[in-house]
Amino acid sequence: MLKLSKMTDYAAVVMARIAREPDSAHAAIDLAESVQLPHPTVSKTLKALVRAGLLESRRGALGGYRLARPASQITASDIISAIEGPVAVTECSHADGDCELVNTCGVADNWQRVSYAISELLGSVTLAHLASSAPLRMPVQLPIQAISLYGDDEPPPMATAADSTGKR
Amino acid sequence: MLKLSKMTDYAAVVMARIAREPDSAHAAIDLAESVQLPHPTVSKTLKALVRAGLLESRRGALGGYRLARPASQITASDIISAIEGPVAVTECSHADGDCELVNTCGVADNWQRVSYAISELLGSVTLAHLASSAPLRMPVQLPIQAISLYGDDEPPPMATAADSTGKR
DNA sequence: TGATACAGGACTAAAATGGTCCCCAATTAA
DNA sequence: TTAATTGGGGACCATTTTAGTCCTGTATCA
Ligand code: FES
Ligand code: FES
Repeated sequence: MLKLSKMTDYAAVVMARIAREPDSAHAAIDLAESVQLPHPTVSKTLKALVRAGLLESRRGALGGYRLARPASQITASDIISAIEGPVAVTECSHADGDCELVNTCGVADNWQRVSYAISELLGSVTLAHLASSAPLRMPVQLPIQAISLYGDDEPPPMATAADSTGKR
Repeated sequence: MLKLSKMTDYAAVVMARIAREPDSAHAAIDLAESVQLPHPTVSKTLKALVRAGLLESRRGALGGYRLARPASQITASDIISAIEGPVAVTECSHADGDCELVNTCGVADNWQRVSYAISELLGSVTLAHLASSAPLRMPVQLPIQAISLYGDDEPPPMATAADSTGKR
């Protein structure tokens, strides 16, 4: 399902909550209640967000959490990364040469591009967008032309069999 | 990491293998070898792909798997869906009203749009693209302008240093 | 000083994932 | 007809991930 974990989901929800009232500090327990989730869980999520630098925290009475920077400068990608690590669609997309199939699959390159495109897409959605109650307006153009792919009318490139003769 | 499961990864690799030689049937065991993966696992993956209608199979001697339709008509989204179910970023993106937080989070709507955008993106990448040894060419424009995201009063994502607005 | 509220991490239970195996059904060749 | 080949469908298990709880410590402020 290509879906993000619940924790990430929570993170988004909580961040949005905070973003809607950015000028006051929010205690974990208050957030938990307003979001209808167990306190410990929310707390855990908040800690992760602090560690990722998306939130600032303050202890003690009057303490709580607040955004580390304006909601318009926090992206969906940031939030996701904070909880589940960098956005990458496949293992090999890591580009860290971990995958041992690199030689046999030949899909890595293109997957990586797709991954990048998604990453860009997520990077173009800000917390301000997410938090806004109004649905995101359209249309818009994403900074994706820089990515890859090609026109839809163009015939498929296909490496063809000629390519399979020599295994790289 | 927003990543797909290994099985999906395998699926893509195997599909690409088949796509490169679309005119002959490929036995599971041969594919397994050429891809350097355990036979049972590959076999399992193939079965799933058949069930999803992306491959056709034939039993008996001379049997094997082949594409159910041209590689240019099979999308990354198809492959992912075949293995992990429909592409959806969050639970609530399902739009099936399962999530109980709908009332408290208010993020659902916009997440859903993001989800849709990703889905479109993946739908625009075909197996032919993936299988091609040459990196996808650029530039291209994805059919994403139709999607959504922000309007005109909102500052373009991070591009500007104008932290300002934040929220209206 | 004492109440508040975050920090960090250990820990558990439950679920998803990856992977194997076995037996059956279909197809073809001898 | 029979034998060999090849996929179909599941059951099954081991391992890892995930979600969630809890406890102990530390900073802040009235
Ligand atoms: S599966 Fe890792 S490089 Fe292709
Ligand atoms: S978390 Fe499900 S609707 Fe927002």
